[in-house]
Amino acid sequence: MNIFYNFSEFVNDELAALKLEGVLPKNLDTSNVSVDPPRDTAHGDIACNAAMVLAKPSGSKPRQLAELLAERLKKHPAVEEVVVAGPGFLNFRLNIEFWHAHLRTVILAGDSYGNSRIGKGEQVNVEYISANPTGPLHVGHARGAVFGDVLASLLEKAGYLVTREYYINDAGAQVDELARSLYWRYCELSGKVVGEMPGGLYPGDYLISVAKQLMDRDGDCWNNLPESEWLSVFRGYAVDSMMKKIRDDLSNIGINQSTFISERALVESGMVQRVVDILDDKNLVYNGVLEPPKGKKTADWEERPQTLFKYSQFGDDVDRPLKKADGTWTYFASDLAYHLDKNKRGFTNLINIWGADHGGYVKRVSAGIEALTDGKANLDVKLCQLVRLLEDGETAKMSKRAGNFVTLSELVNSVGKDVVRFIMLTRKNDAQLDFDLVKVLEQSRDNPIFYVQYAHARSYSVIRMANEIFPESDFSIESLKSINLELLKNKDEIALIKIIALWPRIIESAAESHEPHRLAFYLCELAAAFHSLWSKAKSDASLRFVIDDDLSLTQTRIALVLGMRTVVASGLEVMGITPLEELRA
RNA sequence: GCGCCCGUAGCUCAGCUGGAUAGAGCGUCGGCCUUCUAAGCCGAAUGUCGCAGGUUCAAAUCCUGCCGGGCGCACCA
Repeated sequence: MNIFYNFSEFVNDELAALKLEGVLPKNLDTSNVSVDPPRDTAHGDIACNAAMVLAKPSGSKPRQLAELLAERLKKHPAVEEVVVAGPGFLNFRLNIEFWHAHLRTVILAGDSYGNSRIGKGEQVNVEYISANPTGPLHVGHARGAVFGDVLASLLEKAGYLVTREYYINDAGAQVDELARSLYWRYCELSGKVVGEMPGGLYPGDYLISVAKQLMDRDGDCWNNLPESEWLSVFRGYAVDSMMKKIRDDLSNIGINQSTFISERALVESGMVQRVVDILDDKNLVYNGVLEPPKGKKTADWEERPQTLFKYSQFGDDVDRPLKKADGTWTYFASDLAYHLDKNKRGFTNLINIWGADHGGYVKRVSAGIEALTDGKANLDVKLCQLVRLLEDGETAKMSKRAGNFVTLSELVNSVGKDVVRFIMLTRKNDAQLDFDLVKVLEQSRDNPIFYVQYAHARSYSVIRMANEIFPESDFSIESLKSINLELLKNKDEIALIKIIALWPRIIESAAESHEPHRLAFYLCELAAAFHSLWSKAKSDASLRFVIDDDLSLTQTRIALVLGMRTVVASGLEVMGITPLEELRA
């Protein structure tokens, strides 16, 4: 359904024919030939660079070759004209029948319009959020959460088989601190401790209710026992409780990952040891002493021999430790095990969503994966920049009861899941994002989620209107599938079809580049074209969608409205947002 | 000191993996409501794409070097 792909095939067929005829060299490389929408719509509907790319290797001049190609390409039944422009562009203008036919395919396809097969059913593992289970999710997690989830849906629409995964960091020192924090709350309940929680522990009051539940279950039997007795019990209980809370919060924003992998389980299964053995076999592990880190004051630095990974063989100047001073594995070591585990589960396409503060870690993990899989697995790490919470332009001061951060659930309760999901994609992942709690709820042009939803709702209002004017008639999707579209002649109407026709290409390019924000930008563009068309009828009543005394014209135009709505709904669906049929309360 | 990301209109940002005269929103200025919801639309002005080289038919886009901003840099995750 990607029309540019169809024309690309056509161009390539013609080039192949010219080779057979001896007009072009038999071994001419045509892989650089592209068929794209031109930047400026005045240049036509489709632009092809073939003449410019092929002129030199085929020993001809660009414009000359372009003229030759133009003659051949004119014969396509959908092509109105082909003109040679600029340095040798081939600009195609497609005939109106083509656009009518395309609109019909949109209406016939419905939700499936834009589905692509570029993924060829390949498996992709998208790992996102993976927040430490030491507390509730906060705003900082929201962006990566939405980004990963929409990217996953996008890849599914593009024909990939996607697994949505969460890695639970339940093995390090942090979860031990969590266990001690819970134990402190537990002792607090029994009156054994009072006052401020000691430093280093997690002070948020979210552990109080967890302690109560544990007290209800076990009574006070853990009091006065040494840490070695209770630590693993409290740790397990705390992690389970936090993960349940995290999953509930995610569910409230429409995220339901299918796979949760425990770091502790990986370590206990011996996977980490096996990974280090594999690296050792490849002669990439040794025992050595690192230089002190530069650029940062490290008062507690001490020289000590460590088990190191020869990261320097993969382009950096420093090797990285696999074991901590206390003999346990570093995060890096278990992370390598985790990624090898992904690979062993059959994934070669790996995507990780991380916060930008982990940027320095990307190359290390990529290098590890390369070493472990002999370059057979590919990892793409997408870094999400910070979100700045604002309240009408000022730094937000929402409640911070759960610690010193705004939680995800507070954010979702405040503005709603759909708003959070859309706004998080209104910037490219590596650009900082301002999230204004007031402005995202405004009903104005400035607010993209509103603007897009308004286009969707407006399509319903048009059809309601049509039903009032023509009570005897049927404006259902079924009846419009076979409607005659020839009455769509207006330039702006055809322009809207052309924007609708970009959708499959947007899906494919966004999926291939792992950039879901393109959906949000495209939907704004589509909405703008629709609102513009609507508003033109203000000054020219003949452009209205509903024409009082012309049923067939009304039906035709409503088919166009339906095509627009189909794509908006489809886009919002990929973004995990419920399209609204009415905006009025 | 090293690595990664960013630098595009007054502001906030896109720019379709190398295409044509670099776009959008906000803001500014000028139009448009007896409304298929003006919750909006139309038009105008605004640029050394950080700087300097290089690659080629073609560079905001790729390469190199600077300048400026952010993040990270044993053992935490």
